[in-house]
Amino acid sequence: MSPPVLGAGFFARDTASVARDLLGCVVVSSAGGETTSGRIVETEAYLGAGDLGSHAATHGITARNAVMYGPPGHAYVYFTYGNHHMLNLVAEPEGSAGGVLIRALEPLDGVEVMMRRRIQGRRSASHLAVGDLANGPGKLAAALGIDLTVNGEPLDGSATLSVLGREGPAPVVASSGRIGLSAGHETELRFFIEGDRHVSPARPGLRVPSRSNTKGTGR
DNA sequence: TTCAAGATTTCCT
DNA sequence: GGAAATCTTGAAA
Repeated sequence: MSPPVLGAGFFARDTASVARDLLGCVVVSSAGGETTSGRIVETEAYLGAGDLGSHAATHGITARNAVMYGPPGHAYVYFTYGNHHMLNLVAEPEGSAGGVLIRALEPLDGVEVMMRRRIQGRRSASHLAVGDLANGPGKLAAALGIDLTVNGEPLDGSATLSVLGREGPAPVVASSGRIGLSAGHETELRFFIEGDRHVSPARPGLRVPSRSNTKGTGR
C-alpha cells in the first residue's frame, strides 16, 4: 500500500488547487541519511506577479525566485530572519510563478531524529512536545533537516525530498488569510485541515513590527 | 558597495 | 506579552 510519489503533473496546476490538495499528503526527507516524514496539515499558496507578499511579485525573475518560475515539482527553500528555513513546493507550469509554503506537519516517521535536530540546532533543550515539533514553517524545515542545499532539488524521490499522495479520504479543508505577511494577507490562500491539532496556532492580533532597535547600533 | 527589510521562533520579564 | 537573534536577498547610491 505504498502511496504514489506525486509527480510534476500534480504540481503543474494553479497554485491554490495544489495547496489545497497537498493537505493530507506526506513529505519525506532523507537529509543526512536519516528518513523523516510528516503529514501536511497546513499550507499557503504564493502566486507570481500580482501577489504582493510573494517573492515573485514586483521584482521580476531574480536568482532567488527563479525556482518559482521553473518547472513544477521542485523544492524552493528560503532562508529568513537569520534563523529559519522555509520549505516551498513549486507549482504551476514552467514559466509561471507559483509556490506552496508548507506551514505545518504532523510528524510521522523519524520523530526522534526530528526532535534531536530541533534541540541540537538551537539553544536550550527545554520541553519539546511532538505537537510542537513541526507546527510552523521554520520548525518543520529544521525538523526535516532542510537547508539551502535542498533549494531547487526535484521532488521525485531522486534527491532529498519527495511527496507521497494521500491515502485516505479527503480531509476537511478550511481556508483563511495568510499569516505573517506585511502585505497580501487579505487573500484567502491559506489552507489547513480543520480541527487538526498540529495546525499552527492562530494569531489573534496581527504581528506588530517590533523593530524598535533600528537606531543606535544599527540593528 | 551599502543599507534596509523579511513568508519566524525563541527566550525573558 | 514583548524583544532579541541572525543571514540572505533586493534595491538604491
